[in-house]
Amino acid sequence: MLSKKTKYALHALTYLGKHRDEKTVLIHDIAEEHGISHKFLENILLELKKAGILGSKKGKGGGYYLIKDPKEIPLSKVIRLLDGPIALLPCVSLNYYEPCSECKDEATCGINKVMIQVRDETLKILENKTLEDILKT
Amino acid sequence: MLSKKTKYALHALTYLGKHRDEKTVLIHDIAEEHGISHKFLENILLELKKAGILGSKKGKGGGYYLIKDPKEIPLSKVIRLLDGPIALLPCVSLNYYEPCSECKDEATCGINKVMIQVRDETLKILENKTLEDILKT
DNA sequence: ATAAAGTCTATAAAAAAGATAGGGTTTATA
DNA sequence: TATAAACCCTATCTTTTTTATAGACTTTAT
Repeated sequence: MLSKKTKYALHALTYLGKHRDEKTVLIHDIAEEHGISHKFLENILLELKKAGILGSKKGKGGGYYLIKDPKEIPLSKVIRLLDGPIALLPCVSLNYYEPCSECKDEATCGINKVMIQVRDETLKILENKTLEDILKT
Repeated sequence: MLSKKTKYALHALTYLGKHRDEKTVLIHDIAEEHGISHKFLENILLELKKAGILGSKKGKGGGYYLIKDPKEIPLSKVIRLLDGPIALLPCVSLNYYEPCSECKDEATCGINKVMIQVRDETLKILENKTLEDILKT
């Protein structure tokens, strides 16, 4: 399951996507719309900004805005950013690889082999579903 | 990512699959083979037994054995049993449904719609990969 | 100047995961 | 029939992760 962080990020991105006609959107408005803690959401938006997905304007009249085209924001990117690996095991993660201590030899481990296949097929899905898909339904 | 419980379960099932010529296998042997806590593994095997995947024999000379054909044990079953939902959000889970508090109306929520699609495609993968796939590699 | 709004870091609280403990029950066998 | 081996069951403790909060700082419009 996705963490609340990722879930909130998706809601925020959706909100921002729906308000692209406005120059900026307040954290406060997004938080209120979904009943999310303002401060918690703040950290999330900051991460999205650092990842180059959002832009912001400081000071009075400021706020956040989408910096990318919704179809250029795949679910895989949002999930990796807030939740970490998409792979089911550390030993098959492309971005967060770590060996599994209980596995004697990765090269001959059937679990490893199958999980690589699962990872590749899962990535196909999550790289092709984007914020645009969420917005257009 | 899968929890250690699920990971250990997969290793145990693999071990049992490889030793199907023997009548029973000791928890101890599986735990030792993978450097897993005996007691922790005990709980896991018990769950697999209750789910009808393993059988056991008590008393001296007892142990565990696979009760199902490896190709009848999909990853989805093992994951659901030890980790819970496969869906990315509670509001799209088939087996563990719960509404999302921050979502005002599921019927019009784009996130919900997309996550249903992700769930269905993910299930296709996890229901078709089985213990047999792990054993044969 | 002032107030509004994002930035940043630290810490606290809650929940979940991981691990351990120990007594109970069953069964082969000497 | 006593004993040791092995699974069964439940409770509890510890650690880690997640979720949430706090507060001081910076920027900017008016």
